[in-house]
Amino acid sequence: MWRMARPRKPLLSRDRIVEAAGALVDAEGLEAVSTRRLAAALGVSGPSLYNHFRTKDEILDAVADVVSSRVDLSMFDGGQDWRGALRAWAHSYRDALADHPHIVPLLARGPGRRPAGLRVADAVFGAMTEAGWPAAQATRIGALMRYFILGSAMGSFARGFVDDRAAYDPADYPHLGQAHLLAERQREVDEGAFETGLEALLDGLALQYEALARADRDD
Amino acid sequence: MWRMARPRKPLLSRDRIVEAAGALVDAEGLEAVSTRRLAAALGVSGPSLYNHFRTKDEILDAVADVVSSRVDLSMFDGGQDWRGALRAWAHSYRDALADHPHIVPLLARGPGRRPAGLRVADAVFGAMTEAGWPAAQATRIGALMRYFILGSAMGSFARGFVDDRAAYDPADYPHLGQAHLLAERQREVDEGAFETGLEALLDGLALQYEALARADRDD
DNA sequence: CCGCTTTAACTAGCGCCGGTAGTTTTTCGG
DNA sequence: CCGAAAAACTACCGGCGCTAGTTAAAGCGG
Repeated sequence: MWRMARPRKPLLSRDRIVEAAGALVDAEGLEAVSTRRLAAALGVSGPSLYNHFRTKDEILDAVADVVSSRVDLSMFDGGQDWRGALRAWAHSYRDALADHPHIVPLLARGPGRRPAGLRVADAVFGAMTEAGWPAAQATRIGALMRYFILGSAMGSFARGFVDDRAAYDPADYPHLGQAHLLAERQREVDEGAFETGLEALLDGLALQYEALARADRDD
Repeated sequence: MWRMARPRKPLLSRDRIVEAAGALVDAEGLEAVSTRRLAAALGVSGPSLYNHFRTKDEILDAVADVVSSRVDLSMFDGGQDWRGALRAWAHSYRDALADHPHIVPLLARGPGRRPAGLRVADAVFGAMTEAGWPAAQATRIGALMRYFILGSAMGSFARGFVDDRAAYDPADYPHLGQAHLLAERQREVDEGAFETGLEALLDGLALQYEALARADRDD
């Protein structure tokens, strides 16, 4: 064995790195990803990654964008009413995030220059204006739906409680008698809250839409 | 000068550490907080912090709990209808987070054992059941409001866009022609989206509440 | 097909990180 | 009044993101 220099066939590629990083994030969480560990998983020495990405953050950004690219946008292609499209999109978005929960904090920083993230924003805005919403409201709808979806993906409500009866003394928290049970029923609680919230949002927006239509007609 | 040992008056206390950590987080962000920098700000050597907290995470948890403790809960004390109380609480919560945006990702991990976070969950759940919501729905309301508020505090929609016309090629994103303007109007956009979303949520929940009341009456 | 530039791997190492061990001196409880 | 606990310290560990500099293969213009 002698000194390793440039190999005949490249050992790494941006895609291979992003894929391995995504697997590592899914398996062990964001904090578990270090350049050395990632490089080891790829059978390579740490600094080699920097021939393909400028920083570790760029790698994680690329991982986040892959998740964004998994969000289905076909419901905005036309035909479907805005409400149904929004509902279907929200579900698709949430499902994509639920598959990779550890990456959500990164997505929450905004689309920035990540192309898939931007494509999502573009599609929602386009569909809402198409459906008759004024531009300002279309922007708000895109934003508020994102708030709700990201919030539900990141801040799992039930996961935030500890499965330990002693943690919730009824003297301190008179209404949390059953809170320790939440830990067991995470998914059920979070999905129920998501559904309830989503339908409430859509109902509320529909009221606003009708009010807008009335105002238009009365002009 | 000789060796420094235990001082006559303690240099540190949990409160002083939490206060300094909070100031550092607000001024420079979560990543800027290291035990060494925090200790330096307190005029002390790094490991001294570990006489008062077991880990750095415990310090940051305490900072997060201070923010939670700033959330006004008085609107749940009684008298106010559930909708108005929920609205006032949401505003108070969001304002508290907006004052300390860098700590939000930590809050998103849930109340855990942080007492102030638990007090919030307890108050909301109690007020909703008091107002007549069934326990399951009260839980969901607490969760979904939290989703929306945390999402809006963390994932500032407008901040996610870059103030750079060239970043949003109309060929790639046909509807994002004005997107670079969002960066300038951050606060306006985010506050508008929050208001619109909050009212939509409350309207939607009110519809559900009426349906519940009708079902009860018809029993 | 030569020769130059670029590329993609490497090793060495810098400064910082969270945290531990062990020392010293002071405070405080019995 | 003495022994234990507390609160500061110094020294250090392994790991981190990343840079510098080296080497050899790849790719390309003439």
